[in-house]
Parts: sequence; C-alpha cells; structure tokens
Amino acid sequence: MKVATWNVNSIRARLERVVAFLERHDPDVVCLQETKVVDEVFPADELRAAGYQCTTIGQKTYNGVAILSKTPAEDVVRAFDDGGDDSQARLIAATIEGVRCVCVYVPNGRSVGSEAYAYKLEWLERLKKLLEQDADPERPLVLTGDFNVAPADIDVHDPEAWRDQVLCSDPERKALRELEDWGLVDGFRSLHPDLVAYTWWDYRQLGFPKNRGMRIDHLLLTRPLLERCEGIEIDREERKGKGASDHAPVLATFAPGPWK
Amino acid sequence: MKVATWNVNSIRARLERVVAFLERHDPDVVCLQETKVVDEVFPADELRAAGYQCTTIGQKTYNGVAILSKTPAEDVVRAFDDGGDDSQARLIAATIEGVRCVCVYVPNGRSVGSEAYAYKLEWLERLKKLLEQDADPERPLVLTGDFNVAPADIDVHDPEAWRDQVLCSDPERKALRELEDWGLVDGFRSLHPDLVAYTWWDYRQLGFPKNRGMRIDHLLLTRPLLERCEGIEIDREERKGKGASDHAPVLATFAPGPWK
DNA sequence: GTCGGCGATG
DNA sequence: CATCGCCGAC
Repeated sequence: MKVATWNVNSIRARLERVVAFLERHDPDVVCLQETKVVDEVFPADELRAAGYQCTTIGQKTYNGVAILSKTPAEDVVRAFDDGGDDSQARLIAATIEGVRCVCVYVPNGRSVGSEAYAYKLEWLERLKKLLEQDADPERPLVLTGDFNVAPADIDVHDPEAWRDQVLCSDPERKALRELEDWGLVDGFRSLHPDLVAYTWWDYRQLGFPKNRGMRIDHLLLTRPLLERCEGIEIDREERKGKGASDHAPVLATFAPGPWK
Repeated sequence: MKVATWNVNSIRARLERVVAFLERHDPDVVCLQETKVVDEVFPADELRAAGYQCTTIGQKTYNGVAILSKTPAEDVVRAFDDGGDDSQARLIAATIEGVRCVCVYVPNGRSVGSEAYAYKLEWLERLKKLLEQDADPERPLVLTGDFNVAPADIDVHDPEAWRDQVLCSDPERKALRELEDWGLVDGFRSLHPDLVAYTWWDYRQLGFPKNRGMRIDHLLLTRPLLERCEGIEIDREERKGKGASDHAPVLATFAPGPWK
C-alpha cells in the first residue's frame, strides 16, 4: 500500500501534474492540501477517470484538503467538531483499507508572536486532542500533510537565517513533538536519520536560490504502520519544470495488511 | 517625421515590446493607449533611456494615455476641461515639432444601448467640440488612437457577425464621420482605399480565428498634414509571438516641416 | 519575490 | 474567453 501527501497549491492549476503523478507512482491514497476549491468545483471527474475517488472538504480561494483513494473512504471526518473554529478547511480523515488516514494543512502562522501564530499552536493542540479522543496509537494510522513546521535544524537549508522564525521556532517544534508523543513517528526521519531533503522551497530570503528550502511536509506513523513501512521518499521530479508547485510530494510504501 | 499610435494594454506588461518597437521604427512621436498606470509608476526612465520623453495622464488599473516624443512636448492638455466628466484618463494632446498630436482612447461602449454606449457617443461629441474650440483644420494636426469604431464594413473581417454591434453600429460610425467633417481625413483609408487591414483582433465570436479582427485604431489627419504624408502602415509584426497585445501599432511618415 | 484566485474589461 | 491588475498568502 502506497500513501502520498502533497500540497498542490490549487488542484485546478496543478491537475495535469497530479494526474501525471498518479500515473507515475500509482499510490493507493493521496492526501492533498491547498486544493483551493469548494467541493462542487473539485475536479472529481478527471481524477475518477484516473482511477481515484475523491473525499474533499474545500473552500473558496484558501485552504482545502482532500483524500484521493483507489478504494472507498470510510468514517470520513471533515472538521474537529470540538466547539472551536471549523471555518477553515484544513482537516480531513478517512479509513482506507483499514488504515486511518488523517490529512492536515496546518496554519502557516505568518510570523512568531502574531495572532496567526497563536492560532497555529492552538490548532496543533486541537489536533492532538482529536487523536487522543478518536484514535488509537496501537492501530495503523498515518497523520500526514503540510505541517508548516521544520522539525529540526537539519531539515532547514539555512538554519541560521531561519533561527526562531516561523516554521522553525521552538514552540512550533515542541507542539509537533507533543503530537508525536501521543504515539507517532516521523516516517522520513525514522527511515533516513541523517538524510537531508526538503519538501518546500523558499524565495523570500535574500540570495536564497529557489531550489533550497526545508522539510515541512510530513508522514507521521503509528508504530504498527511504521513496522510495515518499506520505504519513504520525496519526489523531487515534481519540483521541476513549468507549472511546478513549491511543494514536493512525499510517499510511503507499506507491506499489505490485513489489519484486524 | 514619423508618428505612431498603439493601444498597448498596459505599458508595464508591454514595455519590452514597446522598446523593441521604438528601435525598429525610430518614430518621432508615439501615442499610447491603455497604459494602465498612474504617472508616478509610468516607466519613464526606461523609455528615456530609449531616447523618448514621456507625457502622460494615467490612472490605476484602467485607461491611461501617453505621448512619447524625441523632442519636447508643448502646450500639453490632459483632459477636456469642459465641465463634463474628466475622471477617466482617455485624452492627451501636445504639440511636437509644430504638429498638434491628439491621442485618444475612446470608450469601448460595451454594448449598443448601454449606458457605456451613450457615454461613448457623448465622448466623441466632446472631442469634436474640443477640436472646434482649440484647433484649426488648416494647421498640421493628427488625431490618433484607439477609436473603438470600425469606420466601414470593409474594415471588419466578418461584417455580418458584427452588424449593428458595438464598434460597428451606425451611430458610432456617424459620430466618427462628424469628427472627420471638422476637417480630418482617415489616413489609412485615404492612402489605401481598397486595402483591408486590421489593428485589433477578437476572440469572442464563436469560430473567430484569433488573427481576424477589425480596424479600430486610426490616424486622422488635417489636410496640410495629409499633403505631406508619405506612407501609412500597420505593423503586423507586433501581433506575433508571446506577450503580444491584441492591438497592432499604426505608423505614418510625413515629409519634414517647417510649419510656420 | 512568486503564485493563484478573483473581477473588470474588452 | 483572454488578458491584466489587484489582493492575499506564503
């Protein structure tokens, strides 16, 4: 079983590349972020033609997440439903082939100390509570998406330039670690402890070559799933050429279930 | 002396092509329409480097006209100043080397019978009054720009499709003729009575190939100027390739003055 | 800086 | 339906 995550920054602008990606990798599950469409306009027909069902929660212009799957998505959840703000489409979860797939687009946080930053930290806490209440670390689960957090300095091309900046600040890293403490492992780090690879590139920092960046898109796995993980890779192909998004997809391959 | 007119649809988006055009034709005067910038942001430095002074009247997002000239622009006028609406930057006039140059971007008129259409007809009348009051048909004058009127069916690729439509309707053609009645001649028509050539192409009409269109950009000349006119051409080069505007420039060459 | 959605105009 | 400017996010 193959599970992928990709911040596509508009499913409509990226549709051709997404279809090419599906054909190249033949994943079973694809978690998408920043689809930027309401569900009625989501290009479900085109993706169905490529062999995938679409489970979506979108909004106009901003955010939007989706799960593409070859087989049916069960027990779909599209919001925290915890009494907090659910107006931003940043969370979708479904069970596919017995694996719980949670797809997130964590708020960027704009800048450290801002209101958006507080919302980001809060959002990560709500996510942890969701896991605590509705999930089981002893069951196969993948929490994946654009976390907008680089876990450690090794995940950043220029750690000094980003020191204590948003995406790299200690409180964000701590919030991510606390999420993992529930019972998750960073798939990429776990399988490639010393490998440096980025999933997102930056163009703000002065003199930053456009192909340098950081690793902020993650696949976090519960132990039963990690044990079956046969490989995890970042698809650098998708960053090349015209019409590339500024995020690269991440893929994980698992030995087949069955999960009881 | 060479005088050109060109609807550039944003001087910023077209700057590279405008500079190439200046180098290719070496005109003395260039009348530009739809510059779409306020004067403070007009790329005057780049055009000065190409050897031209800029006389501009612009606004944000819409309209905007300018006169580029190798030699100083005198007696500049940037509005009707007739008590009517001058909020749209569609008119600029200046005297260059003794030739009065009036550059206009006539309102499009949206559709026949609309409010915009009434405004267009009214605008053409105000223009006629301006000539009557401030100009002399016995002096060298060129009234040029995007008139948004195809003078006759011969100027339209598919006259039947455009019959009585905006840009081709009788009232507009009549308003243009009345302007000419003051003492102007359609330079292109006068020198090439049977030649079919378009300055603008269309993409609305179903099945319209993108390179078919109509002639709506004009150079109207007073008799003393017409007598010195040595040639008039439509530059089809500027419609080719990436980054082309949907208007082609029109150029006229005149035997040198002096005008007493 | 760079992109994408949006809205107005042609 | 193509284009461009604008805006907001990153």
